[in-house]
Amino acid sequence: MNLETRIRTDVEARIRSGEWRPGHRIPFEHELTAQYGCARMTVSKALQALARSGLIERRRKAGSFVAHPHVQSAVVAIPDIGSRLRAQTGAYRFELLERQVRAPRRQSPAEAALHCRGDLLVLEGLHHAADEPFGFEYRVISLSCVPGAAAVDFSATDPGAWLIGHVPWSDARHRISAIAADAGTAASLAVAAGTACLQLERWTWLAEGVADARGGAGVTYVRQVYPGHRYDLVAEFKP
Amino acid sequence: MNLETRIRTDVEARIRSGEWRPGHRIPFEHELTAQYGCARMTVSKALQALARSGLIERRRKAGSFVAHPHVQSAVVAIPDIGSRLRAQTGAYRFELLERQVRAPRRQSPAEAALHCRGDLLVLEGLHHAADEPFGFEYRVISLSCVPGAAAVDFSATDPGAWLIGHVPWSDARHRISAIAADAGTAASLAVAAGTACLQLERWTWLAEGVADARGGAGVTYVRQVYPGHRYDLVAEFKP
DNA sequence: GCGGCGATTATGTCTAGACATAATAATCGA
DNA sequence: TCGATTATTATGTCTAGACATAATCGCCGC
Repeated sequence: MNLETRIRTDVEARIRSGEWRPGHRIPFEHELTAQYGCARMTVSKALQALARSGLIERRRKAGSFVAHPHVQSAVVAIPDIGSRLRAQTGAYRFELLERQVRAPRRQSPAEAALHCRGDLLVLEGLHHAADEPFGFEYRVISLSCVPGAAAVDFSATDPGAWLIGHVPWSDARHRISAIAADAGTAASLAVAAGTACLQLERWTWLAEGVADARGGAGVTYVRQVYPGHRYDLVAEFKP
Repeated sequence: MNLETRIRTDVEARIRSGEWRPGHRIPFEHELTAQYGCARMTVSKALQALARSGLIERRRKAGSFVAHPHVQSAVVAIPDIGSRLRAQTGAYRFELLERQVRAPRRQSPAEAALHCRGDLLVLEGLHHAADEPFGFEYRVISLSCVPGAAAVDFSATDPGAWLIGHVPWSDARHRISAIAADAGTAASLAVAAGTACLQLERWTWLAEGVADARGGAGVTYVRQVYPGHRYDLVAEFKP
């Protein structure tokens, strides 16, 4: 293990063990420099990494201090459905229920948030695990932003997986909520109407600055609905 | 803006604009060094920061490449309820419904996952926004790990906010799921039984290595239930 | 006691080198 | 032609300095 990593993990261990509690002043850079017998840059990089991850706070002249935990910014990993199901069950299939091309609907908050000007490709489908419906997906793709999508046969490919491979890096917004399944969705998912479901929405845009160059910045909006007893989001993390 | 940040944001802008697509080889360190007229260390730190954030991948001898987006690791910020409600509505209150001290129940998966040996403080309460019930909370606190909790009057303080200030840094696991409200919870929240609710669970442990020193590593387990139409989790992020 | 001011000091950023490491590309031998 | 060896090269890590910056502390005058 390299020296920077060693210093960083040493300090982190003392913090997580509770030996250095929130507010405690950790040794000055020159003290750690002497302790580890290395250059100040090495210590500095280690402490800066801890500061970036939020574990410590650094103040000129005062020193470096163990930060106070702030759980309000906890993070949860949202796995891609297809890859997750393939890994867990081995059997995954996407079934396309409906496909149409139409203009954006201004009265739809979800579509308005995308700020699209051109036509939209609208898809509805089901994610199956071992031939059992697992999740419902409603997706909107901006054809002005992703023209290639018009020619793809989504009755065979998961739109999410295809987009990941054909759209460059972008910004996104997630919303996670609980809803009662309406009649149509419930029928597709083979559950009773009113069943508690986890709803995952995601808006994806190109980054600011290129918005106007391509007929609007919105790339795609997707709404996925999972019956509560078949899906949940789990994540290990450090607050 | 310092030079390292400038190089980093320049490269990031080209990636997010789509000018450098996934797989594109970005200029070598020595090329950027010449372009910006600085030392290699400065360029190296900028590119390493981008690599840590997952935007680029670096391979010795080959160079640095724009990474392929991997949405499966998207992140969502989970705000602290109290601070969120205080900020949004201005009115927030925690109401304690029940309090007891008892031994851990081995048959409870939630409590077993904490690996606690000593007694537990068990709390049930409601989060109110403007005197309307907003969320139900069931919480377990390990008294061997947090002895001070026994003496606190939680009829006045939100246990989550108190713990953040009295427990050092630790590891945690989250689970987000959708459930139908059972009769008791529904009554507390003043909704119909069976209402779709968002359930947020969190386990908190001291980091590994100090587990045995304090009668088990588990700090607290909390289960929060929100009616779907009153709460959702929103997060901006870059995949 | 108190407010302002300068000295001190820890971190922030950067340089111009050095050697290590790993992976590719080129070379050479069978 | 194929495979093994060697050379090349880009990144990884580190050093021993340098100057900048900001915040604190103590001093001094009021």
